[in-house]
Amino acid sequence: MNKELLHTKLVRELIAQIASGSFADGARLPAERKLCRQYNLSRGTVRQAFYDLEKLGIIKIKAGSGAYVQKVSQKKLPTNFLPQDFASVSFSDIIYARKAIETAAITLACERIDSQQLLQLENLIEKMEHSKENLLDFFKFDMEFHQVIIHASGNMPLITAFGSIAEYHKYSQVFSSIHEDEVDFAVSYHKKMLSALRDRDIKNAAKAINRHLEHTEQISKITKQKDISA
Amino acid sequence: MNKELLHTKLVRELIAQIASGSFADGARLPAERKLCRQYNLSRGTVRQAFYDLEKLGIIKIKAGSGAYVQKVSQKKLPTNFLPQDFASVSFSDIIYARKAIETAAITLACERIDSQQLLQLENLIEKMEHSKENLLDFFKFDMEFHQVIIHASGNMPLITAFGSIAEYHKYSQVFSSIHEDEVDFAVSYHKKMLSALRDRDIKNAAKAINRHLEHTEQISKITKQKDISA
DNA sequence: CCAGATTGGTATATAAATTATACCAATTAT
DNA sequence: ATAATTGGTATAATTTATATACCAATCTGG
Repeated sequence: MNKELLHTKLVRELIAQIASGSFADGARLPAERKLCRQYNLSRGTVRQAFYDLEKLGIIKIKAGSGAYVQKVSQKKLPTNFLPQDFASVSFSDIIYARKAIETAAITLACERIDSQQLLQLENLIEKMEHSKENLLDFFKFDMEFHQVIIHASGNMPLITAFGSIAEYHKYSQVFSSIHEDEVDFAVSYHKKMLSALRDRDIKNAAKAINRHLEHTEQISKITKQKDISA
Repeated sequence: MNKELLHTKLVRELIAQIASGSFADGARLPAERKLCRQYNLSRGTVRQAFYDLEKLGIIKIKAGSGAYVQKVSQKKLPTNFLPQDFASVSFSDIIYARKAIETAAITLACERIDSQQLLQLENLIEKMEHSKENLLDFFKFDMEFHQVIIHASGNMPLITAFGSIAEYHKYSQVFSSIHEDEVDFAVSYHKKMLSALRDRDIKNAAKAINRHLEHTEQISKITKQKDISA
């Protein structure tokens, strides 16, 4: 039984946030003292996490100024900072699992989603449309959209299951470049999901989320081929 | 960010094992020193876990002899020893999520399962047939069966997702009595799953696992009605 | 440009959790 | 009956994490 060191947890959390677009390359992380309040940790622990992140080459600390994100993508991270068995996980595996869980979730969400959550989805689509140039933001809003749907299902085991998969998904972003082509298609799929949820139309909601995920997988394959041929 | 105390982790682990049938009422838990080796913990930590379990009324410690399992079912456990948000989880929620994940998993398993895993399933069915009188054992073999299928899918995110749900499932056993009626039906469903996996027959494999889970849910509803009317 | 606020760097005392040993008394096994 | 095993107890050392305090570099607003 391994002790989960707090600063290691924080390292993982921050890597996930960086990978999922909360902080772009060159951006400054929140100040140490701010993270202390945010995560209820002492400063020593936060500093230990920062030290690890700098050793990993993920941030560069400047005294008196702050901690700045370096390029994270394509870095090889030690396994103890990665989700379990991350090496053996392909992007297709993640999409396959997401399809299973999210289809089940959106089916329930069609019956249970409330007007406030529908509004959230609407706002997120708007934000996505305004983030076509900032793909990191776009990705972040996309994930939030899916999180809202999962939570609207009201099914705790599904929520937990999705959480564990989202962990893999976030980290996979660290290793794959962002795909510009995805944006317009993705927005249209999300609009379809939203209107299907409004209409309580299970079939179309499921269809939309599956197509969206399949499209995401296709794009990633194309991107990888580019990487290989380059 | 909360520190996960090691002895609390062990308490959870042991409750899950008891609930999922590894130790029956009256059975003796492994000796403290044995658990130390098994989980790589110091004796002080194991003893702390034992102390918590005794306070919870789950075990009774006899000096010089051992720790003996008391009746666990229907006990109300403090939330810090339960999976996250366990209170808001119904058995139906768990079954719904399991259907989503296990259907996806058995579909992959039909293509990927190897002869050794098929043999494991065969042996587990045999064990189930010999455990009709010992429902705790039966439940344990049932879960092992499903674990083999999930692992045969070779999809790590699905494996992880199932793990998080299994946690809920194990604990739900603590609160519901075991259902004798389930046994014969369950065996037949598992046989159908095995033969479908052998034939690489995705449709029938999926059908069998869904019917099995639906049946499990039905039984639990009946059991609860009995509880209410009693 | 300057003054005050903010930021990372450093040191230290403290508390909590965990490990590692050792020995005892009760129970169990041979 | 004797040896092995088991839980009970005590203690010292180590590892983690918290809580403060103060410094120097940097940033910010007037």
